[in-house]
Parts: sequence; structure tokens; C-alpha cells
Amino acid sequence: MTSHAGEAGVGQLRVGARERILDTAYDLFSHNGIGSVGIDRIIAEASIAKATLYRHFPSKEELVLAFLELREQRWTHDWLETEIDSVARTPKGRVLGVFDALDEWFHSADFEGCSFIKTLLEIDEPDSPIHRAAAGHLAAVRHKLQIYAEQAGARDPEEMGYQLQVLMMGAIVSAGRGDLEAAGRSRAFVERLLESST
Amino acid sequence: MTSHAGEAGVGQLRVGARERILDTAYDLFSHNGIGSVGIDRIIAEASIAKATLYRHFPSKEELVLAFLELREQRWTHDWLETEIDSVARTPKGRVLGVFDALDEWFHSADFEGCSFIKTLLEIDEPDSPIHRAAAGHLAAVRHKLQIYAEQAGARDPEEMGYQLQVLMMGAIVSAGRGDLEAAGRSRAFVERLLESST
DNA sequence: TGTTGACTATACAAACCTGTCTCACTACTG
DNA sequence: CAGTAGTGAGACAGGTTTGTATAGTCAACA
Repeated sequence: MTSHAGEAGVGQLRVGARERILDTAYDLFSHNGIGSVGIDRIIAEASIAKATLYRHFPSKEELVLAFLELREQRWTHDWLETEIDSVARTPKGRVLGVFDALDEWFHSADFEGCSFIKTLLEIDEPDSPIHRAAAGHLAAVRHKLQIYAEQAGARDPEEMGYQLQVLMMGAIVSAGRGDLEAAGRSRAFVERLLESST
Repeated sequence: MTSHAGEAGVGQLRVGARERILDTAYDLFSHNGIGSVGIDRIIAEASIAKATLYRHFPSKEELVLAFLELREQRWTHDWLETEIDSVARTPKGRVLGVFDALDEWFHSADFEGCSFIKTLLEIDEPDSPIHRAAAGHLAAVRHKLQIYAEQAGARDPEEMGYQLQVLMMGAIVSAGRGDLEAAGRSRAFVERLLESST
């Protein structure tokens, strides 16, 4: 009659406790940031025991690092790259498609902002593993932008990667402040950039 | 022999306790963010008593709001606007001067990032007074950008204000991640923007 | 059937946080 | 000289946090 036996059989067959922990942490961290979400809230919403969490993740820091990894998988790869590849057909269209995807994101119901930027600013000691991880995931995004720039024929793809990321992050922060049309503003800059730098 | 009598005469002549509290809070909050700086650290570094802090500021939230006010005074007005007015002579030069000032800032020894952006993302409940205050101070910056755009002859100064702020915030976040040349990248966009939108 | 391993639940430790309170001291004021 | 207001130092309350320890439950497996 206790609640833990009601779902699908307890033990390791119950859809992996680790998976449920990460899933819950993903939701909570991405919507509320790292610092304001405590372990107790995660174990409550994931319906697991505290000891179980600490068996799978030796500390909150490790859990945060796993969350950032998952964020790169789900946001950068499964969402952003997939969105672009499914819509844009030309190389320049893919560069512009970044900002079309952002536009959709900003207008979606639960726009939660960029976890990499938020984490980077929240944990701002440069030596913290979390800070370094967030910076690394942002570098991965920039690397992808650089590849898009390369394919679009940019004269200096690395520079264009940096430029695109400035426009991207500026739009995201602006959207987080309420400017839902920020993606379109950045997109206009990109159009001129593609004309003059390829 | 106690330390509190050693400086310049105790009591209210000792350079106002309130002033010392705000000054210390300014340093700590602007470099470390809001959440990770506790009251105890402020009173220790300001060499005041806890009761004195709570006499001048009824809560930490009120202290944070006062910090954000002071940040607008010191950063937006005393630094950014003054820097621009002292260097640029033409209206368009003032718009570009925003990003020259940012460039100096990014390269300065203790670049601490934008407290308004950091606070906005750290306290992301839209109803929190702190969140609203940070958004308001960002709106004040944007309003100033709009005035610069107006003076530079922009066809749509409000739109250009938004555009400039996207470029500005993107550069600041990028610089916070290590890209010290971010201001130059944004400046290049502004040059083309001034050509096409005035 | 008896052992093992992952799980739940909960109490607990140690450290932090904000905010209140008391007490002694000092300077200014009437 | 006496009173008052602001202050420094620090104890304290009540809440939070992360992480550990204990005790018992359940399922798989030899």
C-alpha cells in the first residue's frame, strides 16, 4: 500500500532510478537554475530516496555536470541542430536557420533560457568544474556555428563563429528580459553579414 | 585597543556607516553576484555590526535593490555615459563610442560583468522585486541607447535601441566567457547598422 | 531457500543562511 | 553633567543546505 510499489515493479526494472533522477534534475535545473534547486526538491519530485541519488551521483556537482551534458545532447544536438537540418536546405539557409529556430524557441510556451549562459554567470569562479563545463558546452555551440559558416563560404569561419555567437547570446538574453522579437533583430544582422563576409 | 576606534573617530562622523555598507555590498555583489554573498560577509568586510546593517536596510532584498540603484548611478551614468561624452563628438560617434567603452571595460584588470544581466538571470522569478528592478535598470540603458540612436538620425530609434542592446549584451556575455574582443565584433555590426538605418 | 543488491524512508550531522536581540561604548546635545 | 542616538561585537533563533548513516523492503538469482 505504500506508494513506491504502485507504478511498474520496484527495483532496477522500474525505469532506472538514475534516469528518473537526471530527468527531474533536467527539468528543475533548466527552468530554475542550479543554485535555487536543492537536492531535497529533486528527490521529492523524482520520488526516490536520498541515498539512491547519492549512489548514482557522488555529489550535487556531479549531478550538475551530468545535467549540462544532457543539456548539450537535448538542446544543442537533438533540438537546435535537428531543427536546422530539417528546415534549411542551402548552406546560407542553415546559418539563418539558427535564428529561425531561436525565434520559435522564444515564442514557445515555456521558454526557459540558455542553461549554459545562466550556469556560467551563476557560478562565476573560473576554476570551478561547473563553470568550465558550461564554457565548454558554449564552445561546442560556437564550433557548430563555425562549421555552418564554413559551409556557407565564409572567408573567416572562426571569426564568423564568434560573431554569430555574440548575436545568438545577445538575442537569448534579450528574450529572457521579455524581448520576444530578439531573434529577428539578430537575423537581420546575419543577412548582411552573409552578404559581406562570403 | 579594539579595532573599531582606530580609524577616524567612531560614531556617525566615521564616514557614515550606511555609506560603508553600500560600498562593500557594491564590491561584493558586483564581483560575486547576489546569492553567493551573505550578510555575514558584508558586515565583516565593512567592519560594521549586523544590527547596524539592519537599521539602514530592513532586509537583504532592500540592500540588493539599493545596490542595483547604485550600480545604475556608477556604471550606467558615471562610467558609460561619461566615457562616451568625453570621447565622442559626433552623434554617430557616440553610438560607436558605446562599444569603444565596452572594449576598454573588457580589457580592464577586474572586468566583473554586467550586474543587471547577472541578477536578472540569477533571480528569474518575474514577480520578484529584484528581478523587476534589474529589468528596469536594463530598460534605462536601452532608453539611453535609443536617445543616442535618435541623435544619430535613426529612422526608427526605438528599434535601433533594441538592436544596440542585443549587440551590447551579446558582447558582454561573450566577454564573460573569455572573448575579450567581443566589443569589436559588435562594433562592426553597428557601423553597418548606422550606414543602412539612418 | 537464503543471499545479494538496489531501493525507500527517515533521522541526523555540520555548515550555512537571514534576521533579532542584548550589551557596552562613544559622541553629540541640552 | 545627564540623556540620547548610533554603533560594534556577538549570542541566538529558526530556517535552509549538502551529505551520511541506519533500518527495513523488494526482486532476482544460485
